[in-house]
Amino acid sequence: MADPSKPAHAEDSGLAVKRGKPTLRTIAEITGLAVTTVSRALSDAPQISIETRRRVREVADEIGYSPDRAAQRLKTGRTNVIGVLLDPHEEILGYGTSIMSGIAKALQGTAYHLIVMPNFLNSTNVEAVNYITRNGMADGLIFSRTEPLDPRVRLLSDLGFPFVTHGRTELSTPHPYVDYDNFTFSYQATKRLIAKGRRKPALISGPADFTFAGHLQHGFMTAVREAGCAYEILSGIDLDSPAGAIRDRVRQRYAEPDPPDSFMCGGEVCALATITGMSDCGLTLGREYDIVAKQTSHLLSAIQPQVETIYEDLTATGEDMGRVLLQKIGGESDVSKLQLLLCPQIPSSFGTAG
Amino acid sequence: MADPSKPAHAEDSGLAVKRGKPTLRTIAEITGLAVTTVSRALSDAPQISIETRRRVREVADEIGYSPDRAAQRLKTGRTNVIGVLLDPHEEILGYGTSIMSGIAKALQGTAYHLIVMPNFLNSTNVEAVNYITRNGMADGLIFSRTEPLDPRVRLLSDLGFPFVTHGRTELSTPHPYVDYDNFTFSYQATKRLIAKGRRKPALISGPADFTFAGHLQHGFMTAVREAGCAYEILSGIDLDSPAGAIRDRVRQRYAEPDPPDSFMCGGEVCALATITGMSDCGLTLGREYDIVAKQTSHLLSAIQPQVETIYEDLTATGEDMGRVLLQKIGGESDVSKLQLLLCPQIPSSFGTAG
DNA sequence: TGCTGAATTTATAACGTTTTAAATGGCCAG
DNA sequence: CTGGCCATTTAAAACGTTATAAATTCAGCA
Repeated sequence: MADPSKPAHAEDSGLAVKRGKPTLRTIAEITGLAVTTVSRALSDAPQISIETRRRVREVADEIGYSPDRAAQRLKTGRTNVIGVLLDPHEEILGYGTSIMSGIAKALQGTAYHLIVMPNFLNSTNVEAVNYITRNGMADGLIFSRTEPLDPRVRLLSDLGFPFVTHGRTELSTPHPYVDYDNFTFSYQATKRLIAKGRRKPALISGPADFTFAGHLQHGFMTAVREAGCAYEILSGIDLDSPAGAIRDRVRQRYAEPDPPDSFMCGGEVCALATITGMSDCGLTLGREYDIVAKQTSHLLSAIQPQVETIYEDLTATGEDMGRVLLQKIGGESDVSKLQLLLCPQIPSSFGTAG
Repeated sequence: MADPSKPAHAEDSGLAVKRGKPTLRTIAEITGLAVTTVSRALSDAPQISIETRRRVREVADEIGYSPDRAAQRLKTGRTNVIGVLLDPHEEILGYGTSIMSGIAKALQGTAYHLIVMPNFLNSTNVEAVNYITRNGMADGLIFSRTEPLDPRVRLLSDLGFPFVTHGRTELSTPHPYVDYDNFTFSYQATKRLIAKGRRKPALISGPADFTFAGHLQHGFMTAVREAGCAYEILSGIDLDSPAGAIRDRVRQRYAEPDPPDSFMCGGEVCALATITGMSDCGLTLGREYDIVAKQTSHLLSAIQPQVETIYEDLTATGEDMGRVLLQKIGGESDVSKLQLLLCPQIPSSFGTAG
């Protein structure tokens, strides 16, 4: 079958398959086809006959061919890489790892790889984004800790570079996002505290910079207003504060008059720190006060079953973000299809009857 | 200065810099040099005159040139990528994120990028390693959860593929690793319990598969033997068990005769779960029993100051692993220079006098 | 037979870099 | 002025892939 008149590279053609990783040329030599044909066949181009496609695929599988990503990337300009901006703040309770697991799951079976761009290389996150886009280091970007007027979102939107955020913005140009409905979570959680008979819930919210802090606050306020009860938004700390700081602040607050009788905590660490602070003051969870918290691992409910929790599945979130980004890269232009608001799973024990 | 007699590519030479990312050719056109010369100059080859090198670097900086990684990779075969095998078990308390932050810090300023290879794509970790090496997806690999006869280490050693493990093996061929001295940690921690007057410490160890579990156990046993006191290694659970399981097991153990009076916990979650279990039995930390634990975040000591903790800095570990791997890739062949055993920082309050 | 067009395959060039080998030019000894 | 040597620069090829345009085959039909 093979044409022996071809002089080119005939040196080692006796060995059918050269030493080393098989390439398109290896397959071409085996099948007697041209490299171009093999390339086409493997990408299932309609111009190649069915029979040829089948045979090429067969040989490729047999010799364990897999395309050279560097060459593809050089030729096509596509990197087949999804970048994740990793924030140092995300170290606690596996936020980053869960999200990445999810993204990886979504990327499984595609040609895409996940690469981590820790943002502390560049002093600001915007610089990191700039660097990545200018140097064509990825085909798409995923990041979190979204701000209402997030400059990264602005930049990427302007450039038309595909991305998905974890969290929404308040920018006028819509963009792909996946977000947890923190309003509903906060609203339901606060209502739950009130349903338990508490009359002055306190909110420990996210850092003011981030969009989700506003949502938490909004849900909280809606619930307390509906009930017409007192409330407090704990100042000086937020969900990013170290546990020790939260604990101290809670203790300090109880030394002052008219303290809250319950807490809405946006995170597990926050809840644990709050409990410790209250315990320092001799107060017992479930008796003198209550807590409802959001949980992203299963730690809190195992350690402190007294805390009512609502679970946010970050791995699922990552998976959604991966899927959405792939759709975006794939050319989906209807942005509304690329915006996901995940509903909190309210436990059935949460009666909504006030 | 520029020679106008050169006809090649003169078509758009009026625009000095073509649209798009600058390449070596862009610099060549600007300086009037050949592409080869520019390439050489940028890599500081001694055969290029100092003056030329300076000028080329200057122009490169000015137009913001950065080499195309895909092209470099295709040509040289080097990927400039470090892969990290991420384990789903590592979700808790930011293990993965901390390590990655550290690695990224070590890679900062080098040509290397960090790419995450979640192992759940391939059913086993060995398959993932196989895939990565066979397809030349990285120049080096980092992974953790090392087993005494780790098959990944075997495979990579055989292939001569650069890697660093977090944790040691018991294989005869030495390999680069970074490890925490869990023996010393466990030994000192257990001695501390005994110094506090406890007479039956219990160990909650790592999963038996992993090398570090043996180290923990060895340190523990050495301390109890020296003191000649009773001891117990809690069966049925380990550091990977969910908090709820640890809590249940502890509670159950206290329903049986002759329970331990103190705990050596290898992790924060474990310590918290143990405290909850004991509390269920009406026992108070610091009064009826004591705990010493290893801490990798600062959560535990903030939440439960009664627990004496020894801190393990995972970010520093990651940084070390990154550095070691770079040395290995750089050709360092003296393996002993690539093996780091990090010493636990024993708090000064830990008197060693029994 | 010879022409047309469809179906299938192919040669060639290109992506941006590095490597190998060769060219250029200056300088000095003979 | 020839030849040789050094320092410096250069042309050409290659890495493995895909895009463009061209070639080949073959059937149908005048």
